[in-house]
Amino acid sequence: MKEKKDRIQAIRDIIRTRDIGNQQELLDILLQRGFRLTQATLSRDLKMLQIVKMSLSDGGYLYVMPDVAASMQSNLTHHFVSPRNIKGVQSVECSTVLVVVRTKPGYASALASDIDQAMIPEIMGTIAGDDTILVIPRGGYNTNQVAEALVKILPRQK
Amino acid sequence: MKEKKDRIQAIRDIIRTRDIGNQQELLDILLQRGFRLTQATLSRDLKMLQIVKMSLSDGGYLYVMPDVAASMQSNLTHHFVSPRNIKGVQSVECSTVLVVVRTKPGYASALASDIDQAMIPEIMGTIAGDDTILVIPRGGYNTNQVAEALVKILPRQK
DNA sequence: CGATTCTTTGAATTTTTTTGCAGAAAAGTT
DNA sequence: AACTTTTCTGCAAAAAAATTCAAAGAATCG
Repeated sequence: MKEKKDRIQAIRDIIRTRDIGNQQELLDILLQRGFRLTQATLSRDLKMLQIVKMSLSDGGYLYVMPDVAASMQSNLTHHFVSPRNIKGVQSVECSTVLVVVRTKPGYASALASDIDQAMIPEIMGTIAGDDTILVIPRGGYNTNQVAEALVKILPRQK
Repeated sequence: MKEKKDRIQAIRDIIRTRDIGNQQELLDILLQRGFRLTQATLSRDLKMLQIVKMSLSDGGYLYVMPDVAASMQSNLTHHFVSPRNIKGVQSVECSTVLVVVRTKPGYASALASDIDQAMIPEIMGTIAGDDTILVIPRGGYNTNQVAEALVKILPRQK
């Protein structure tokens, strides 16, 4: 069923590139682009895509992907966490869902091991390369909480 | 007005700790706890709190904070990017939050190194195994943008 | 205090979204 | 092909959520 796949893709595109405040608006655009569907189907599509309706500060509403919603959420969230003077650590950076720790070459796996040993509740696990550690937050914690916890336990430079 | 502040806090708590599928459910709990309000007010409160209604895989809906929505976003949606004829690369695939590059055995770490060297703004970092590279998008960029940037800089097969 | 302004709220809608159901279309089987 | 099963969709109704409007409650200011 090609029609549906195309439609789903189109919905993604439209949601990403335009401000959609309710399903009717989106429906109109889709109809205009030649898709044939009703609002009922659209509701089901949006549900399947896990698109959410978020309130805007200006009073309106906006349909967005969850990760966009999170990034729009009152942006108090800093992206870089000061690594202070932690041995081997170059930087700690948070994306929406993951924390990336950059280390000096060769340090990553040792540090990752330290992190794992610490059994931090916020951290589900780590994956280490040569100079990069990927830290996966445990469900319920956001990347900033993880970064805070991380910075606390990492060995300091003396 | 203290009443409102308390209520807002209570809503936060309830949303965090229980599964709320619609406003009536939440309203009932609030009434039970002694708050006096109607659905109209609740709608306004939820709007102000930027709480979103998200679809669950089991068919139901759930009111959650945006960051929780993002962390719940299922990664079933894999968009495949044609790797053209890039040396050693078997495939480049995007999930919602990560890009996975599959390579011929042994190529991964060299390629990951190339990627890191390129200092692509869209890319926060990479982690390489033997035949797989995990690419983490920097905040603000989506996986498709990363994949596009990647394909551009990767060495082509001659 | 009294007048004025701003905020909050409920009742009653209106608007928007979801869903039960049945039929149509596609995919899978024999 | 003929039959079965699964997926998809529209229609209409139900359910859920947002908003209009009027009024009650605070806050501000002279």
